[in-house]
Amino acid sequence: MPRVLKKPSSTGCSVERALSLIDGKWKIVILYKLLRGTLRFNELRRLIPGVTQRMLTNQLRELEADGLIVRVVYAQVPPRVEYSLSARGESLEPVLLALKDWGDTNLSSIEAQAA
Amino acid sequence: MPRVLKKPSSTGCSVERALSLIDGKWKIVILYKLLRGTLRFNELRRLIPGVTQRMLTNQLRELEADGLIVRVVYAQVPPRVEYSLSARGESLEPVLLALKDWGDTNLSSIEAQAA
DNA sequence: GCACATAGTGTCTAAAAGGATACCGTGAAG
DNA sequence: CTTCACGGTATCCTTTTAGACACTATGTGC
Repeated sequence: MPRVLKKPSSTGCSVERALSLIDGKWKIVILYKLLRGTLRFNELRRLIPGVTQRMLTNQLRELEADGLIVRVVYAQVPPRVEYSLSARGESLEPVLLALKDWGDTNLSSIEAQAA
Repeated sequence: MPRVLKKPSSTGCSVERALSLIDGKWKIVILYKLLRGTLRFNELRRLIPGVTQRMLTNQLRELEADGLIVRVVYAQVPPRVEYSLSARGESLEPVLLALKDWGDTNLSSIEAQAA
């Protein structure tokens, strides 16, 4: 997406502002994958084909800054970093599931039409 | 958002592909406003402060191309163009409402935290 | 001594998104 | 005669996004 200026806050309706938090090519997918539980950095990378290391890092940092996910670093070698949904992230579950349901039932016909 | 190349189709999961259809700074807001019924171009413009004429036109065209909204032109002067949700657009209602609910209950605390 | 795995960071660049501004035709109103 | 409303277009320019690629540290295994 476009991307909304960081925290314009007072502008727009709640839908618009909610969007700014999950805006980014990979954020929703990341949140969706984390619905099923904690994942490590490279596990996420493997689950989301196409994402680059840099983008994954960026998106995870933004999600963390917005309080939607939790990042836990274990002081080990090799490093171990685990990502999981925060309570707030989990509260997005209805949105994520609604989106997936919609995709599952509508995408095939839409893509067929576009072809 | 970034914006996904037009119809890469076979890539990514259903969530990811569903996202590409509602990607764009204003699309979800437009769909949300149309949930309540048909609106004319300038009505939408007034309901969505901050959108420019060009962007509104672009987003409406893309939504139409993806079969989510219907555009009806009346041959009158001054012109009258009405936009409404297609059946497919209406099927997004659960997603839109889930997003709004989430925003209403979570945005204030998130924005307070960010401040 | 070499490569490997983890979880990154840095830089550079291309492409896309989106904003600003000006302009268009028509008919009715003043 | 001028202006207004409507629903756009056209052009230009800036910002944002995100992809490629190289590089890092550390400890372990071969």
